[in-house]
Amino acid sequence: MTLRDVSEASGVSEMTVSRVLRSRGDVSEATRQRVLEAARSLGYVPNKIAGALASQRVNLVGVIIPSLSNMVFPEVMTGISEVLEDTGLQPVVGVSNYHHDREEQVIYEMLSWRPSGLILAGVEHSEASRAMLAQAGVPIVEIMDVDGDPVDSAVGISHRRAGRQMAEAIIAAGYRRIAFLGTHMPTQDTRARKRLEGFEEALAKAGLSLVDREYYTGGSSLLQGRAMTEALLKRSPDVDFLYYSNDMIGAGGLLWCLDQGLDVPGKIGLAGFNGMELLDGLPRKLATMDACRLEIGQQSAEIVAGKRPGGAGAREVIELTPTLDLGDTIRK
Amino acid sequence: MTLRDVSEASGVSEMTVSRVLRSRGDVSEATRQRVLEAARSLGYVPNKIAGALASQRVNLVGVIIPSLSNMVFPEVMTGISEVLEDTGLQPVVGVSNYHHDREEQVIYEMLSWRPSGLILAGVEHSEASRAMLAQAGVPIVEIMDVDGDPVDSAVGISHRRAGRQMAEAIIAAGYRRIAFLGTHMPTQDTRARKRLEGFEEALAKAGLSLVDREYYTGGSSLLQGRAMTEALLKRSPDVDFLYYSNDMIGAGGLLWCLDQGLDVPGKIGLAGFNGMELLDGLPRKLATMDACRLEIGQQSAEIVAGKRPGGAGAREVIELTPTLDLGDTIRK
DNA sequence: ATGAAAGCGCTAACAG
DNA sequence: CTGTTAGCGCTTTCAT
Repeated sequence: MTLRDVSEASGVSEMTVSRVLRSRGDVSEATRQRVLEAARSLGYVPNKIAGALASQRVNLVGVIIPSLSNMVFPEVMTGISEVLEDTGLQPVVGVSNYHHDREEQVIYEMLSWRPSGLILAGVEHSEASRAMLAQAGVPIVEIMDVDGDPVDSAVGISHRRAGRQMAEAIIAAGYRRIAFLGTHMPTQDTRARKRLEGFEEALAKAGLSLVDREYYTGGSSLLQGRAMTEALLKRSPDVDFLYYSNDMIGAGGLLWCLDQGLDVPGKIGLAGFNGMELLDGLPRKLATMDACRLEIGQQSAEIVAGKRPGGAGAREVIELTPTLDLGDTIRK
Repeated sequence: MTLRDVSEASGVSEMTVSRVLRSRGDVSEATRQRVLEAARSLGYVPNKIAGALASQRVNLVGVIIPSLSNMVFPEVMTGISEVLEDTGLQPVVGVSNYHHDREEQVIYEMLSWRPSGLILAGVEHSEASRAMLAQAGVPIVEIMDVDGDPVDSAVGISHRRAGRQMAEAIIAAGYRRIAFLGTHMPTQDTRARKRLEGFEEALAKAGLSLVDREYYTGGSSLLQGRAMTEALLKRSPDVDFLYYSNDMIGAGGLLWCLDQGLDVPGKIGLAGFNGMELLDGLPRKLATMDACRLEIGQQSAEIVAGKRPGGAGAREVIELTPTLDLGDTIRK
């Protein structure tokens, strides 16, 4: 089923059919109807591959994220879709599973479809990836994180600063024996690592250091959070604050503490990261810091779509400011 | 940057370059290296648009789901990716937001890229969608639900049967004054509706009917579940069982009941749907029914990839059997 | 307002 | 093992 079939069925040249189907140029209403009717009755679906090859234009924007199960990314996607909606551009999702090698493959795969732009999480990529991105000739937007050296544009928060800020709030609230619980992903989950770095930096400035730490691998879950918290508190019962690398394990830890009848936030405080509204209905609200996910999605899409003040192709690095929420788990 | 550039840089014909880059046919190791080197140093990324047009082959599989934030779908995606991994096929995600109109657009958009197959949630689609799917000439797999009339293949569970089975378990446990709490999506969330239909059918068979019901619109969350539960129990304090259309609002309801000090599952029982392991660390385990999400993803991908016994293009309808888990919220 | 010709960058099919 | 020749189905550009 090709344009030619529609052309024959409607008795008009392929060119005119093409014009009707793309609503380009002047076509008399009569032929327009005739063509539309023919296309509809044949069930014609245009071949974008041929169209893209001929026009050298592809209405796709690649979006590369580490994981779909992280909850963080769906919200970013929402922001992206929202903005792309009325630009004629379509997002296409790729998943890297937190692996730079995998990410490199996905970037290669995506660029081979010659998209109109690429949005990808993080500013750390393999050498080869950076080279491809730099060569791509389309807008590249690195999102989530601005602590680094973006290839082109970037929209995100400073995770180092976020970690620092949380540490300052915790210290200000009077906690002193602070422990960390989080992902064990030395290179992959760089953003969690940067938060921890900023956190420890601020502790050091106050003459403190982490009293204990507990790492895990694999997905985050309430159960994981409970288990880690139990392990850590058994080992270091005198800890007075638990800083988690994300809200999910933080919430698990919170539930465990409440089960144990611990005095939260009096004797022990807790904090996570992300501002996952999903967890809002729990018995207590976990202290957290929102990562501006929706806004990151929106602004990155605007850059790709050339909707920003500077116009298309203008390089931009946008640092957003996360909001700290003390919830019910840090003394006020 | 085209094949031609690599051809010139390496002094070999375009055809040979093409062969090297696709590892097709015999090429001497010497030229192979020369070509690879040239391609690498130029930073050449093949143009799949041209390749696909020439070869009439596209290694993409469209996956159309209602929402990314539903938690249910990431797990399906995991199953799909897992299986497609070593087939050379790549999933491409599209989101319909539970709207048939939007779904129709996404189907059209996807088919216009001539993918190797399509996997989509549900068996209810617009007339135009069904027509396009029927015409597509590639494997189409409708997933999640088998209560209906699939266009081609299907993999899922019977939601009607699932609802029935849950009702039977609840009745068997001795609950009699049963209420329903769930999404108000008359046409869109058909699967929730079918579960409710099956549920009421089984109640009727036992001479019972729903004592009350509470609907909501918008996303599912713990907070939503709490609010609905409070509203319903204020209105009908004598209810002894709460059947929720999904685990998220069910968990919210459970937390509310526990806060109120209600005797769960003695005086009042609760059940949800989905088997969301995410919620596993809550104080009590909600009764639920797992929807075989991972397996649905895997099997649908196998069909698209032509990996099933019947070989490629064989139509199949696979009904999986969900597992009932009474958790801690149905008396035993 | 409509049509004809010439590719877009690659690969299938065949020759050597 | 390597090269040549034709397209793939559409859009661009230029006529008419």
